[in-house]
Amino acid sequence: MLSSVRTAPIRGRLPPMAATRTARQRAREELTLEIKEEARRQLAADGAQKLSLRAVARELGMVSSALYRYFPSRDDLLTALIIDAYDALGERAEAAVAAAPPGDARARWRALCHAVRDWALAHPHEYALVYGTPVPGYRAPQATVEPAARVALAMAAVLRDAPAGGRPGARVPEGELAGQLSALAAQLAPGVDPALLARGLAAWTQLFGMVSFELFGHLVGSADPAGPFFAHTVEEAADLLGLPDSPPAP
Amino acid sequence: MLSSVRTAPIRGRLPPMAATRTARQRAREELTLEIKEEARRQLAADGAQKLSLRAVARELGMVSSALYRYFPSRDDLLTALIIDAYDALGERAEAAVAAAPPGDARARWRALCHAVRDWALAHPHEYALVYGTPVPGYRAPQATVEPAARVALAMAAVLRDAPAGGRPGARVPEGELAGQLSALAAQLAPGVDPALLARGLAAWTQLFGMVSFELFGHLVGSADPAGPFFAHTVEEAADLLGLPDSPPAP
DNA sequence: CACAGACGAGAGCACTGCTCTTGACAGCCT
DNA sequence: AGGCTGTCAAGAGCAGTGCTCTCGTCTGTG
Repeated sequence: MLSSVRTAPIRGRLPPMAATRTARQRAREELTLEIKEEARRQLAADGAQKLSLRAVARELGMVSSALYRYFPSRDDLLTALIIDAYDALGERAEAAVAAAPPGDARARWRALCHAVRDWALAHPHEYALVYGTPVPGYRAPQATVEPAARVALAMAAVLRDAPAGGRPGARVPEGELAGQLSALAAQLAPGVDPALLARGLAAWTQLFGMVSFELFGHLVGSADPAGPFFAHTVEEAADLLGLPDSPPAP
Repeated sequence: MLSSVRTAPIRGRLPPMAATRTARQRAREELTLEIKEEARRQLAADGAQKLSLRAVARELGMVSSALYRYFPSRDDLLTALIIDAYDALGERAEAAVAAAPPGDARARWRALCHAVRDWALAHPHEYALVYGTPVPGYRAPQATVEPAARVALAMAAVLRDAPAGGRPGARVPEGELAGQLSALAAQLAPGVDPALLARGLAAWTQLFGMVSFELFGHLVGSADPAGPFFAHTVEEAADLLGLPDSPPAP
C-alpha cells in the first residue's frame, strides 16, 4: 500500500483547485450533492428506516448500481447525512449564540437551547437520525465526532464566558468523575469550576433528553404542548448554572 | 359494553379458565410466547432493525407465513416486544423502589434511577426499541401507554411520599405550564407543589436523557465510564427535588 | 494518439415483508 | 356420531431491498 491516497497526484503541477477541476470532477461533486439532497428529502419524508438507495437512484433517473460509485454502501450515505445534520444543528446553535447579546450569558444560553429545539422540531427525522437509536452495528466514524461536538462546544463557550459564581448547593464531584471533569475542562473550558462543569454536562443531557422525549412522543400524556415546559426548564437550568437572572443592559 | 371480550362464549357453561382451555388455545398461547421469546433473542443480538420474521420462523422450525397467524405484521410483533420491554423496565423500577427503605425518600429515588440505568445497560436493544427512534410511521398503540407510564408513576409516588418542603429557588410555573401541571398533579400526585412537579418532570426527562446519551454513545468523549457522572447527577437531582440528604434511620 | 481509469447500464443473488391458496385437522352443534 | 366451520401450517409467489459483477463507453492524461 505505497500509494494510499489515490486522488493525490504525484506530480507537483496541479492542485485540484475549484477552478481547475475537470468536468468529471465537477459532475461527480454535483451528483454527490444531488444524491445527498434527494436522500435528505426522502429522509425528511419517511425517516431513515425507509430511505432506499434504489428509490433515490430512481428519482434521480439513474440506475441503482451507479449510485454505488458515489457511496459505497447505504450506511455511508447515512453517515454523510449524519455529518450534515450535525453540522446544520451545530451551525444553527452557534448562530443563535452569536446573535444573542454578548454580555448576557443567560440570553446566550436560552438562545442555544431554543435553537436546538427549534431545529429538531423543524427536522425531526434528521434529529432522530443523529440522536435516536444508532444504526444496527454502529461504529461512530471518526468523521462524525467533530461536527457532533459543535453544540457541546458552543455550550462550553457560553459557560466559559459567563461571569463566575455558580450557584450554591452544588455537590463537588469526587473520585473518577473529578478526573474526567478536569480532563474535560482542560480541553474545552479551562478555568471552569468542576461542579459547574458537572452541571453543564447534566444540562446538556437534559436538553437533548427533553427534545427527544418531545419528538418521540413521550410527553404526550403530561406536558403536551411541550414549549412552556421546555422554556421553564431551560430557565431553571440557567439558574443552576449560575447565569445572572436579569440582563445587564435592558 | 357488556360482552366486549370476544373469547367469552355466550353460553354460560365454560369460563375459559387456565385449566379448561382447549388444546388449540394452549398451543396458540405457547407458540405466541415462543415467537416473542425468539424475537426478543434476535432483538437482543442484532437490534430491532435486523429483526426478521423469516429468521424467527426459521429458528422455530416453521414457515414464515405461519407466523402471520400470530402476529399480523412485523410491526405488531415489535409492538408486543415494546409492551414487554415497558413492563420489564417498569417492574424493575417498582421493585427497586419497594426494596428501598420506605421512609428514605432519597434512597427510593436513587434506587429508581439506578434501576432504570441498570436495566437499560443490561438490555440495550430493548431500551433503544422503546426510548430510541420510534418506528417509521409510528402511532403509539393504546396498549402501550399504560405500561409506558409505570416508571413515571413510580417516580410520582416517590415524590408524593417524600416529606414536603422542596428546595428554595424553584421558579413557579406560569401560564399554560401551570395548567398542565395542575392537571397532571390531579391525576398522579395530588397535593404536590407545581414547582416541585415541574422539577420532577425535568428530572424524568434528564434521567432518560442521560441513559440514552450513554447507551447511544454520546458521552464517549466526555464522561466516558458514565457511572460516576450518572450517580452524581442523580444526587443533584435529588437535591433539587428536596429529598432529605441523610437517611433518617441509618 | 493510445491507454488506464472512471462511469452508467444491466443482470443477477440473496434476502425481506406480506398475500393467497391449498389441504389437513380440531372443536363445536345437532 | 357425523358434518360443518373455522383454524392451522405449508408452499408458491409478488414486489421490493442492498449489493456485486460484468459489460461497453467515454474521458482525462501521459
